[in-house]
Parts: sequence; C-alpha cells; structure tokens
Amino acid sequence: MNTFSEENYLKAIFRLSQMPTVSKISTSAIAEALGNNPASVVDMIRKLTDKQLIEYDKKKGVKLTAHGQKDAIQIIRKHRLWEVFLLEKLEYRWDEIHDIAEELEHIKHSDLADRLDKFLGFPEYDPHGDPIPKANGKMAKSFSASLADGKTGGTYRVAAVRDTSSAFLQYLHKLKISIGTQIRLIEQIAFDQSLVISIDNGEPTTVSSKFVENILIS
Amino acid sequence: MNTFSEENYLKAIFRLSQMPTVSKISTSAIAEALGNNPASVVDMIRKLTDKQLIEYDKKKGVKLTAHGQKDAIQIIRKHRLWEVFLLEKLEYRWDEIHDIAEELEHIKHSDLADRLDKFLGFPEYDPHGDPIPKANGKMAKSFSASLADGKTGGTYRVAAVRDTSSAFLQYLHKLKISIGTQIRLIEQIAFDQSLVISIDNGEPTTVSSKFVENILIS
DNA sequence: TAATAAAATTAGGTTTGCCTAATTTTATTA
DNA sequence: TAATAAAATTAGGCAAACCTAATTTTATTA
Ligand SMILES: [Mn+2]
Ligand SMILES: [Mn+2]
Ligand SMILES: [Mn+2]
Ligand SMILES: [Mn+2]
Repeated sequence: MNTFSEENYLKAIFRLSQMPTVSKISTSAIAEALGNNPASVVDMIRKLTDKQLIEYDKKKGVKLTAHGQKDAIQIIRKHRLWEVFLLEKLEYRWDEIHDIAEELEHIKHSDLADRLDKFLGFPEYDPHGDPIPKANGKMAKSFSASLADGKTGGTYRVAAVRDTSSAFLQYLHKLKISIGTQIRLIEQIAFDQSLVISIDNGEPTTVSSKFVENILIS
Repeated sequence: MNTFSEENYLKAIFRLSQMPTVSKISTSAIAEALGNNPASVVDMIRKLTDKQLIEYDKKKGVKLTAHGQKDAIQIIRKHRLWEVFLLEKLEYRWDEIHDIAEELEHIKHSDLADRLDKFLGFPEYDPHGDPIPKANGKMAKSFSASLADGKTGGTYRVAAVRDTSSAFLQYLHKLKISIGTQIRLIEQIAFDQSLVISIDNGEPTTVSSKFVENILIS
C-alpha cells in the first residue's frame, strides 16, 4: 500500500502528465505542484522509482508506470466520488468540497469506491465537471476547450472549471455561474484582454482573461 | 488540531476511563489498548500533557482534561456516525465497518459530523449498539449489563456488543444474532461455564462464557 | 523487611517526509 | 564560446511516532 504522501505525489504527477502544455515532468514542476521543496521531490522520486510506480530519466523527466498510473487513477476516482457525495448528500457548497475530498481520497478499503459509486448512482462527472474514472480505470476525456478560445458573439455552455480553488469557485458562485450555465462573449477589451460577457442572457459583466481561461466549455 | 495519533490516544484513554473495572489509567494499560510499547506511551503522555489534553499523576494515572474529553467524544461521534453510514448506505456488513470508520473518524472539517448526522437522520445508536454522542457532546449511557449476568431461564434482548472484532461479529452473524435478537438462557454447564442458549426461540446452541460476556443486554 | 516482580522511565535508534544550504549539472543568452 | 541563470542533486538536519534495551521506581509477596 502507498502512503498518504506517495498518493499525493502520484496524483500530482498524473495531473501534470494530462496537461498538454507540460512536455516533461520535471523535479521542479512536481515541487511547484505540491508546494514542496525540490530536494524533497528528489527523495520521493527515488522512493517511487524503487516501488516501480514511476520511471525517471534525467532527459525525459518523470513518467508513471502502468502500475503507478493505475494507482493514481484510483485515487482520482475516490476524490471525485467523494466530491459528489459531499455536494449531493451532505449539501456542501461547490467551493467547500475539494479540501475535504483531499482527505477522504486516501481512505483505503478494497471496495469502498465501488460501493460509493453505486450509492451515488454511478455519476459520470464530478461537481467541477471532471470525468470520474470507472472501476476498471477507464475515464472519459476531460474538457479542454477554454472559454478564452471562444469567438466574440458566440454562446458557450460551461462544462467544467480548470481552477478548483475556493477563491475562483466562490467568485463563480457570486456571478451565478455553474456547470451548465450559458455564457455569451460580447466583447474583448483590447487594452488588457478582459471580456464583457452575458451570463444566462443576463446583463453584461466584465471579467478578466485569467477568469475565462479557467472556464472550460463543451 | 490534533494528529491522527494523538486522536487515537485520546480515544483509547476515554474508552479506558469508561470501563468500570479500570480504576487507574496506567501507562501500560494505554500501551496494551493501542498495541504500542510503554516507552512510546510515555512520549505521548508528555505531549498530550503539554497540549493540556490530559493530566498525569504518578499515583492517579492519566485523566482527560475537559478539553481532552471534548475532543475524544467528537472523534467517537464521527466514528459511530460513519459506521451507520457504511452499514446503512453503503451496505457493508456488520463486521466490516469498524476498521473503515477507524480511518474516517480522523477526517477533519468543521461541520462534517453534523452534516453526516443530519443526512443519516440523527441516529441514536451505532450498528454495534453504542450510543452516538450528540453535537453538544451529550451521550446516552452505554449498555453495560452482560448476558453473562442473566439468570438461567430468562430471555434477554441483545442491545449491544462489547467486543467489536471481526472474529466475534462474524460468529454472531453465523449464529444469526444481531441488535434486537432475543436470547433465552437454557442451561449453564458447570464444567467450563459454557451456556446453552436459544436464539429467537430456535434450537438450543452451546456457546462459551467468553461469548456471553461480550453480549450486552438492555 | 528483604527479595522479587511489575511498571515506568530513560537513553538511544529508526523511518518517513519534510526542510535549508551548498554544490553540481544543464540550459540560456550575451 | 564564455558567462550567467536555472534546475537538479547532495549533504546534513529536524520533528513525529514508533521501537529495543537498560535502568529506576513502585508494588507484591515470602
Ligand atoms: Mn477536487
Ligand atoms: Mn490528497
Ligand atoms: Mn467501531
Ligand atoms: Mn482511529
């Protein structure tokens, strides 16, 4: 069994491997992702290599082995299922669930994820729009198109969020944006790339380019 | 916030303090309860004393402070609520839930216990018949009368179990005994104190004295 | 009371997962 | 290419939570 810490590393490495902008998973990228020191990452790279969960090549960086990938996906599965539970059953808010799921994802018991999955009715997506891996490890592709790539005048459906921080989710909540909301791009301001949008056909609102980059559309 | 390990010590100390047979909570009793070495317990006694969660007196042994008791009860509350969840919602068996709850009880988030409590319909007892502490820390008295103290010829209702090990619970399952089952004491065998009982008016069955000691009646 | 047994404590050590500071290796850029 | 910057690694250390072995304290019993 992997420790709490090993699991967080596997998950971070998996997440980095899914990012199209990241071509090589470096020591420093992992350190950055976890908020740890690069020296600590070197220690863990050694440990996970010994356990055959990753392969490390000075040139190519870190890569999950099949075994490591399988483990990472199971943690993500648990994380996302617990998020659905916390939102739907315990009625937590959108912005509260991630941190609690970050702890719950490490609970280990053979078929806990499967029972939870069944109890929740086999949900396809978590509350942030991320696909929930199936018991066999199969997982739908994540939404990757950003609202930032939308055309002025176009209307788009919010499918997922890229940033899952409380700050961002609380802001979305304030703007009444959630999964399924329709957003029309009215105008882009040349000065700073901020955007004027209409939320569910409401009054025009101005948001930053950083904001729209973190909204994913279907 | 207390660590996982500190919480397990607090819980063990609380449990010992509830046992009428234990007059003084000694280093060795705690070590025994947790399966740790007495030397490790000495370390932790120091730590919990510094945090003002316990008081230690060479003569009187360990005692929880008001603060320590409050923390211990909240952990027990979470443990028992999660057990109800696992049994009723995830359909785990009686003998499977304790170990999973042992992990879940340490998940920390301000109102997780309260939301879970509400979701489960404010249950009074956990699946082993132990009372679930309320949000304010109030807790019904545990059942303490043992079937071993029953009179020959008498019929008693199973209210709780003293031992919560898988081995014991699986045996109960096999004998079709659960909370609410009626047991009649038919005869005590003088040789080894084993007992002949009738379960829900069924055929006579012989069980050991150790067995009946671990069944609590109302 | 003296001998013995049990309990508690101390001393020193290990593993895990982190850190800082120094150094070495690899990339960038003038 | 040489200088500089960035990334990776090494060396050494720390806190938490355990351990074993040795010693001291307290309790029991002959
Ligand atoms: Mn999340
Ligand atoms: Mn985590
Ligand atoms: Mn239990
Ligand atoms: Mn526990």
